[in-house]
Amino acid sequence: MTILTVQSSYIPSRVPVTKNSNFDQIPSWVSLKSSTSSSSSVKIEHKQGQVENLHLVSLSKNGKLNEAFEFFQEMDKAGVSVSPYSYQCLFEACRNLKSLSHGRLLHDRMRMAFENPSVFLQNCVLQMYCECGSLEDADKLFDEMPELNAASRVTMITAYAGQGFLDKAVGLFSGMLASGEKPPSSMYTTLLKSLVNPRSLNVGRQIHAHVMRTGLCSNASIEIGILNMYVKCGWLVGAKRVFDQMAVKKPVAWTGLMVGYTQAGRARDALKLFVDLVTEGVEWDSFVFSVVLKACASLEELNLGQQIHACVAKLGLESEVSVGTPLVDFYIKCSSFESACRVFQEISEPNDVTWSAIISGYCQMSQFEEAVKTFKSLRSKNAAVLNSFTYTSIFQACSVLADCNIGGQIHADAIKRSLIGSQYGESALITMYSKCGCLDDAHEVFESMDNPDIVAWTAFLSGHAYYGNASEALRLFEKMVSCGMKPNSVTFIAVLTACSHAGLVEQGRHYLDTMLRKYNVAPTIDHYDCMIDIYARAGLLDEALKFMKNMPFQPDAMSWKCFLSGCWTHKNLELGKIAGEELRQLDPEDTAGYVLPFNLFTWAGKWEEAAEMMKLMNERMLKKELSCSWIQEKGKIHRFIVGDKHHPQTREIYEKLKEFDGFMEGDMFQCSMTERREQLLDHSERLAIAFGLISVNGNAREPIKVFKNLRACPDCHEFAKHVSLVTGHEIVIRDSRRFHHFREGKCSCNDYW
DNA sequence: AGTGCTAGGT
Repeated sequence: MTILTVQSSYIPSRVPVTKNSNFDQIPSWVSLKSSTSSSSSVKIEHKQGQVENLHLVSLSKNGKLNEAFEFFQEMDKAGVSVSPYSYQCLFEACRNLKSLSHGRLLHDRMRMAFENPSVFLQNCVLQMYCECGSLEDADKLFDEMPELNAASRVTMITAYAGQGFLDKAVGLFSGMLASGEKPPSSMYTTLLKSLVNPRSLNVGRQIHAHVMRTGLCSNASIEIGILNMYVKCGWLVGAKRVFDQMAVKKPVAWTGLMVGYTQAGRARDALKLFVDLVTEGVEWDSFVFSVVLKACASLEELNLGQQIHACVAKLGLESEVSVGTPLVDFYIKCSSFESACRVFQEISEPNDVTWSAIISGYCQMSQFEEAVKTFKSLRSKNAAVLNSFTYTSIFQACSVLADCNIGGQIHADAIKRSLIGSQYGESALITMYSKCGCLDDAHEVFESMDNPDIVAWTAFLSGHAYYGNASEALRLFEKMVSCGMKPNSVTFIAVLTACSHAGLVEQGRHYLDTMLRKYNVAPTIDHYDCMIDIYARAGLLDEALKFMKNMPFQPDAMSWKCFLSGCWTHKNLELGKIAGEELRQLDPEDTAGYVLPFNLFTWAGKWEEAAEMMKLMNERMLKKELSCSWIQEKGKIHRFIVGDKHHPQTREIYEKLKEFDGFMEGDMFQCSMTERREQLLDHSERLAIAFGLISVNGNAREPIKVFKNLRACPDCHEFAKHVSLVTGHEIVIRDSRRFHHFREGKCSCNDYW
């Protein structure tokens, strides 16, 4: 009957072996390799082609492109022709799998097979090219096609608009109108959806005008399309006008405009609109809830949000993920983490957005370890709810925890799962590696970016700033500018920080003075504070004071804190006293206002005044932060405080420290206080360094990386230099402000910090 | 049609 036979020699090679049910599996025994005579095949050609084509269609629909192509070839060899419908399905498969190479091959075959393919089939090819991202191919075909219909134009216009080639899209569109062809209404909505930024406003208004002329504005979806277009193009006045003129205001219209206000930072206006919506008795839907809650969140309007929560509860929508998730986020933004957790419990099926809100909530609460813990447990139980947002938050958590061990693993995991958010995720990675002391890795991430945005540049620049690589940071800044990037306020903070860490007073002043004129970024008090810091660190205290008096802002707590810091570094008691008073007045909670004057008084031997500072602190229930250092070994973190004897290897650690006894003698020589002399020997950073020396076990290639919560103490800084010299080990200490990289008795900070 | 994320000093 048929030439189709089961052949044992035909072993399916590309059918994947899966453990799951194989209900979608395609039988691979359909073969054209036949031992029967070819004469018989001619007789039943018609019937035979049907079956083969059916198989080809089935393979295409299941996305088995390689097998389909193999089968295609066999059909070819057997002289069985491929039907137009098969071509259509094959093109669809190429489109879905984004396989341009297969698509091109197929297109060539199609040209050979049919002299005059139908417009319909040509449109399939066109669509395939567009969706595979090759507008060039699509363009070429479009020009070659002898006959075009509305669908061909719609395809091209959609593709042009989608890729941002507005001129071309609009050109085709007007050509379509000019030729008298009536575009389908979906054409309008498609085109409107592609207008997503202020640059497209002009085109959008033209379309709007055209819609008005042709009376299409009565079409509800076009009308809402215009409203949303104005929102995206940032013209809220226009959006409001469209809204006001609507005969029937559906919830979509309300939410559209409310989203516009919220995104523009006009949450109050969004809430006003919401009140109107309530008074007009418009029915709410889950979208209304999410926008209102977002507006409440940005204003931290706990009260109103709680009322909305009550409505949600009344309507029994708490378990609904689309309502519960914005509610969770609202409570998190209002710092009511407990309420957020309660709401979260009620959601019956939390999705990835819900989880990302929870994890970013932990980060906002500075519960970074909890964030990582939650991430890990999700990762093992239900990895499907992890998305690029969550990974971005986790990178942030790892950067704060300075844990590049787990951070690196999660980075690798994110690569495997393609879940590194472009720009956001990458910038977070740059910061993570920079703050973990892996500038090389940060560099690699930066280099790998297609289009580093200003955030990425700033993150990388800050990375260099932490290391005291001022020249590299400034070089990067200039390079960034020459690449056409526009620096912003944060960028200048990074630039000024770089100058500060390297003592580049003149340079710092130069950037502060030119940022407005040359880069059109208005300096804020934060920038002035950076400059005070630069002066104060450099010991130019009089300059700093003069600068503070003349700057266009009232000095804030930070201004005085920077100044006070410099007073301590450069041992100026008189100015330090003044600065301390100012700081205590502006921010009585800041311990620096007591601790630094205390240090100064003790240094000057003014014990009574020093005691007074301690008394003040105690009265105000303030506690000096305990100094603590930590180091990672084989993924485990070892923490130390002053004089710590809790570590299981305590004995070895102190033995190790004894090896540097000679150095300590010299150390004591520099010390003025008996009490401090005793403490110096077991400062937390020394314990960590000693532990590091024990655990690296002679492997000098990896630097010993120690992290500290406060600023490095000068004596320990000397100690680290000494250790790096005698042992040949590189030592990195990241204190609360920056990195110190010790090599052969020298520190990267050049003793300036 | 909506909700979730990135760069900063002391």
